[in-house]
Amino acid sequence: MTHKALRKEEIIRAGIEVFGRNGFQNSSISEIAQKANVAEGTIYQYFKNKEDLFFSIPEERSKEFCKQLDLHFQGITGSVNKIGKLVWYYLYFFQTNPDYARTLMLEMRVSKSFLKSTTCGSLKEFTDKVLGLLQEAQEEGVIRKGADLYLCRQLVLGFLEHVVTRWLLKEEKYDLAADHKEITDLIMNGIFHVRGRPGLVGEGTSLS
Amino acid sequence: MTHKALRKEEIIRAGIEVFGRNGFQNSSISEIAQKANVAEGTIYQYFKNKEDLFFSIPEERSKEFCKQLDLHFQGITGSVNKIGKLVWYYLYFFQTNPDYARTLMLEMRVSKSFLKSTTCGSLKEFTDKVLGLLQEAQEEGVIRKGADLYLCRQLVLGFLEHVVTRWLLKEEKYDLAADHKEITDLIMNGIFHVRGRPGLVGEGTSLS
Amino acid sequence: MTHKALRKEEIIRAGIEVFGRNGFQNSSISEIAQKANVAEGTIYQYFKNKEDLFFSIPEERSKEFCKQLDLHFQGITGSVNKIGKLVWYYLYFFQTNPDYARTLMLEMRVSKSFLKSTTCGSLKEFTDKVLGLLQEAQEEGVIRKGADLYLCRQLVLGFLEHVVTRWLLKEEKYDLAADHKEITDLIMNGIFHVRGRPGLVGEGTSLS
Amino acid sequence: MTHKALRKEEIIRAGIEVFGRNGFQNSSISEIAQKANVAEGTIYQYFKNKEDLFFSIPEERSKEFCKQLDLHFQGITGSVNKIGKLVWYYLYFFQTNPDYARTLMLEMRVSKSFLKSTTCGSLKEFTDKVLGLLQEAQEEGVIRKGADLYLCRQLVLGFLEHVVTRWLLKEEKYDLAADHKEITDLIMNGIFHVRGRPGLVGEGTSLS
DNA sequence: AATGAATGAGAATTCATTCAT
DNA sequence: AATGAATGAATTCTCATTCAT
Repeated sequence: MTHKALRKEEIIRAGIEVFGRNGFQNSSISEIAQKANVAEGTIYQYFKNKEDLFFSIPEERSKEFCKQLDLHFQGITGSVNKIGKLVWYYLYFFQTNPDYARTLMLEMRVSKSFLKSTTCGSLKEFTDKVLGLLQEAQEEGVIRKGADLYLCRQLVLGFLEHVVTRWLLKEEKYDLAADHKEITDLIMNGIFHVRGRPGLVGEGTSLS
Repeated sequence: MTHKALRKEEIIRAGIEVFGRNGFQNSSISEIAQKANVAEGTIYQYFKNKEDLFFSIPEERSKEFCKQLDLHFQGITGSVNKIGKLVWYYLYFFQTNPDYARTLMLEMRVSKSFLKSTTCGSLKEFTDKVLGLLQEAQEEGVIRKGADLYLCRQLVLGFLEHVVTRWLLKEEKYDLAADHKEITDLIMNGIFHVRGRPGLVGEGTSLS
Repeated sequence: MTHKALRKEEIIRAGIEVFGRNGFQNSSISEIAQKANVAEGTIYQYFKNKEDLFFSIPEERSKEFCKQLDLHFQGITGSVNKIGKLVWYYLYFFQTNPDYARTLMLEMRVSKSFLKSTTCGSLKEFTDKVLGLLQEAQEEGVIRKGADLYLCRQLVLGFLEHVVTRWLLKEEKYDLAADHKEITDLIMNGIFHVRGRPGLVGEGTSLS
Repeated sequence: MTHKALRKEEIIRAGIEVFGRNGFQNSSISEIAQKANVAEGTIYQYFKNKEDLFFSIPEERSKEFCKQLDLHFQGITGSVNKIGKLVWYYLYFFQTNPDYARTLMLEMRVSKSFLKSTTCGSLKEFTDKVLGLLQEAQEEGVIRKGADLYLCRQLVLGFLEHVVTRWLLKEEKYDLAADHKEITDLIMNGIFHVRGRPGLVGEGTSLS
């Protein structure tokens, strides 16, 4: 069992590398097998088919992501601080896992069949965590009562995914996590930074 | 020339439909040719290859998008109102062009080769417009001096793209534009709606 | 059209040869393509898949068989004589078309999927002809009223198919048509040749 | 040894089932191993390879067939009656062993490599028995002197095999043994039932 | 004797692109 | 300009068989 599990991980590792570099369509099982030091047929002992291997990738990584994120949350109090931490770790994680980042951001995130796959559920742990954080913030009074937390989450995730995606498309040439503070600030306060006009904040911009 | 232009448009229209339904990889030139009522070989008279046809799609549509957006801006003053309009029209446009939405959001937006293609530039008109709008807002004092407008734009586009993408992946079952006001509100003010504590807004959340 | 039809026939001819030598499973499209002097892909312009090509084989040959059989029937009167002719031509035809014989006798004849295929119907012309001949014989009084003509046909076809099949399995080493007279005799009179005991014939052996 | 023999029988039983349902090519060792409750590798302790297992199937069954047939012959005198019995038991046996029937009739019977296999000999006991029966009939005067008994046997076996094969291809929907009397009658007397014209019987139809 | 993980050869099929007509 | 027949490269997946344990 340990042996089988190791083999499986080895294949997934090879998959992350190859899929991350060439994308799903342009990756061949034969190349992955080579990287994993197994015969092509062996891959089919561990995975039903190419897609099954592809979709197995996030399972392991997203678990690891959540585990590490929890560790980083240790000792931090206040939802605002946690959100800041989340932003930083999110960017840091994908910066240090660029192969996985490419697979997740450029392929799975926009794939209908991935959404239908059971493996997609492994990402839910993370998005659930984000929602929980926003609820916590709401309970703390940081987010106003009545705000649609699902939309808030879309803001957070959409922004972060976009930042990571741009970085990937720009050949990962700059420091992805550099702007984490400003990003957090924008998430919290929006683009509308008008000081000294409290009446407008959260009210005056309603476009009704 | 009119004849050629018409033919080309006809092929692009067929391309939007087929690519939008099946994606780039699962679409065949033969099917597109059939939909366009031309022979397969004819397509190669108008486009260098399959990718060229694919990347030609946004050109026309994004021009149309910008033109219509400008019309909708007519008579509106104030960058805040314009941003609200932008959000609404963005959602409305993709709701009414789902085939194009799928192609742009689920494929081109995450494609490195699209980024490199000249055709990608046709989208720049729109992102430039957004940046211009944000500059206008900054000049109006709506956005604080010193804010990174590029990051602001990433917030806006990332949020909007995410909202559209979710809608596409969820089989386009609900009204995409329904939440446009709340989305605009979140863009402007962020998730951090603390009232009556003006000092904190835009300052207190800095996570330094 | 003439060109396409010629190509198709050429491919079928190659198919008869290759399938006949190696059987369906052990024949490869690549070998057939080579024999037909076309690229592998070309075969898929004329046939949906390997099975489609395989099942297309009898169509042409069985038509030819029936046509020739009709010619051989010309000028012959009396169903008994025609049955004799049928037996001879059946054996003669398969002796001179051994590739086709192998395909038909050793593969198609015992294939459920062939039975379901539309192409199987092309053989029906022949079996219908046999049934018609038996009806003619019945009307002439040669076959007794009340005999089950379908069973009679099974006797005829089963016997003939068996004789051809044995010949094929024995490497086609002897003259297949040599025994045609005796075979016809057995079909007509059965194995029960008791002379001078008319009472027994057709009656005494009934096992009721 | 008893243990080994049991194991072997168990594997053969699984083989009959799986081969009978899917045919040789579409059956996998893995499925047979599963049905037999052994590991894949174990099969290779008892059989040289897949084909060896396949060809081992008739050995057991045909022995059983002959044994039972002998029992059914007990107390019956007269070759005519025995032939009737043979026909009935043949049909009855395959009706009650459809998996084996499919394997034998649709695959082995038309396989050159089976003919070459040593296992094919196990069927010879039966065909020898049929020949013996025909000799007995000839000695009794039931079959005329000079008749080619090998050809007679081909009539008998070809007819019976054809009847069983049709039944298999027609999804085994009707009672296979129902027509056994009429079949025997046709075997004995042929299709040529002319009564009261003794001179013609066995003579007049000779097509010389 | 039994296992079952690993192997790797082998083949059908698709489809973008070309080019002679 | 338009056609569409021909091409052929490229890749997934299956599965009988082996062999170390």
